[in-house]
Amino acid sequence: MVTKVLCVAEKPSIAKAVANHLAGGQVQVASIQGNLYTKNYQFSYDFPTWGPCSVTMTSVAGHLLSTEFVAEYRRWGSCDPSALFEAPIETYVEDDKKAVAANIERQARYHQILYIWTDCDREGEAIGAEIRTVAAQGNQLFRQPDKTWRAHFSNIERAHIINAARGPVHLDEAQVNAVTSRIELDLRIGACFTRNLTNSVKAMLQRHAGAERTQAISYGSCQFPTLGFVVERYFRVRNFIPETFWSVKVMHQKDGIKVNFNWARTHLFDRMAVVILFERCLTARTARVTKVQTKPTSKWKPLPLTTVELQKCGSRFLRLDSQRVMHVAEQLYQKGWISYPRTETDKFDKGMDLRALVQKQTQGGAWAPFAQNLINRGFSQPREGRNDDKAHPPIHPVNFVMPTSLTQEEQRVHEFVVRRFLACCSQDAKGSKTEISILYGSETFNASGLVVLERNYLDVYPYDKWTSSQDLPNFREGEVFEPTEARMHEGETSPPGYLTEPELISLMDANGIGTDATMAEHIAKIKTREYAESRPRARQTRRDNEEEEYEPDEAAEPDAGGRGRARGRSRARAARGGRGGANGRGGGGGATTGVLEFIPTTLGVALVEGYENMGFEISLTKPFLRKEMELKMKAICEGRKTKADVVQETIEQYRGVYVQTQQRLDSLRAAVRKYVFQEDG
DNA sequence: GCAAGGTC
Repeated sequence: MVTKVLCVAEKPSIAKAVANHLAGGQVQVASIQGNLYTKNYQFSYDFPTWGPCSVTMTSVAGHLLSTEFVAEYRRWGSCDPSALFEAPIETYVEDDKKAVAANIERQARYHQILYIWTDCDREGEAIGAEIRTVAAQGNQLFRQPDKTWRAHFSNIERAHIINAARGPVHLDEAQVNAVTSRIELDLRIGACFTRNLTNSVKAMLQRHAGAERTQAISYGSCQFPTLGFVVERYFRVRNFIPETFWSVKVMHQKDGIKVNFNWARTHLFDRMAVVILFERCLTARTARVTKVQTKPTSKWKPLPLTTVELQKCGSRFLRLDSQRVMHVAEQLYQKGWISYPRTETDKFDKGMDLRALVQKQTQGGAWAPFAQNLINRGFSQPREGRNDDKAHPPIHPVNFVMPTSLTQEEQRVHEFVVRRFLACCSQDAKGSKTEISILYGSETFNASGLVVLERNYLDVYPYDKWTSSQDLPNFREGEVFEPTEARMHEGETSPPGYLTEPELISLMDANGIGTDATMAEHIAKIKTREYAESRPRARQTRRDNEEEEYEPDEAAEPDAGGRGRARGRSRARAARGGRGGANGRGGGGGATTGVLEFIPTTLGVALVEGYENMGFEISLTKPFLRKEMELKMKAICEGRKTKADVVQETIEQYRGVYVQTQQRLDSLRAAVRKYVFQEDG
């Protein structure tokens, strides 16, 4: 008698792909009752471990079980919020998951082996355990430890999947425990602090505004640090004090070309020092060329596309906020045009046939000739980033679709994904860079020029800019000349801008706030909770000596006109919120760049400052607590801690914080009065 | 009416 194996994937797409690979064409598909997306695939397969088997492959759609407080604690008034630290909780199947759970429960009765094919990450491991729980409800057999197995795979290439099918392993209970700990802690802490915060502040707001605030004032380990980033930058902008600086500017005209030399010291904040150095230049009268160097340079093609990068690029180049980009990408994925859009991986698996994917893009679209050229001769293996989530490849096009059959927004996101992928498979751009240094008095000044020789990937990836500068005249080392113009320049540092969406995403990513799948939701949440607002950033013109920034082509957009305030900061400096750059004068125009910037509401500011002023050692509005949780989960995974340890010690920690927030509630109330009610003192 | 994490 053949063994019957029930395979369950984390999502329908994986079930379909795996079934097709294993079945080799001989597969029967059946719909399940009550769910449009989940299918059961039937086929035969000879697993080395179990011999010839009759296989049913199906899927869930993410987590199958939900966790909640038992009924008596669900009503807000039913208990003191702090009771939620220890209130009993239960796991159950949510209504919209019932059909999928019933399918697994029923199928379990007819099978002897449960083979889990969820993503190979922590959440996938936990989802696998949930599937096992539900299967065991249908068939007691699955309470036995050796009846449930798990496939290990990191992509859905045929050979890889077939290889995975040969080596089933056990579920990693440590990873499962790490996730169930997180779920329990997020629930208890989130619910407790949210109810308490709402009780403490809502009545105050209503008394003042007279209006009903129907919304809770929520606390969450991701949403609060997200708000914290926005507020921190807001204060840095508001508290910014401009500083005057001085510099020396040197221009020399030769062969009809004006060359601006940049002072090696950039600028100094001491006027007298600059006066002295400037006078030495004038006294010297002539400058001597100390270096003329021309060397090849290149601009690297981009890394394979991750979710975080897609969201950042969406904000910068496509004028779509992160939630919108993800929604559109999700649709493109479901229609089968692009690969799974939630991935942290920025390197392609060696075994992937990338040329075949490029080939598909030769069928049409503006990029078709470029793709054809890659096939003919230009193909180059993509660069490899350092991230691999072991669950999904970088985002890439999987099939050709005529752009005209897509909606406007889909076209923009799809075009970006295709162009990014083709850029990854191209050669770096090549150029020649000339650097000239002069010694003028005691000071060194530099000028550089770039000639782009081969555009390569740039031809398909207009989101990157790399253009030849004006040709430099010929200088020779040792040459002496009297500069055409030398003058002292006075400037002022300018404040950093408000936090933009790409910057916020970078900060969340760097600090482990949220995951690729949830970051956009956390950003949306601080908006719906009315903690922050976003608006398109006013357009600002670029400062002369601004380093290269990679901006979308804005040529088609109306110019702000005039001498708008210098953009004044490189992206990197802006992210650090460091000292601003040189500042010209004049206001920004009315036009916008489209990139969203975030400004906290008065409530958002009050919440952050109110909690900050409570003076806890570890701040609720900074990312450290979330980082700590991440470390604790890791400790569980590595067997250094148990779930019970982690849950207990974390709850004790927050219980302490809770008691203190109660004692120092005045701080929060004062902040609300100060910012929301705009009262003095 | 609460969280964050999956996913359709």
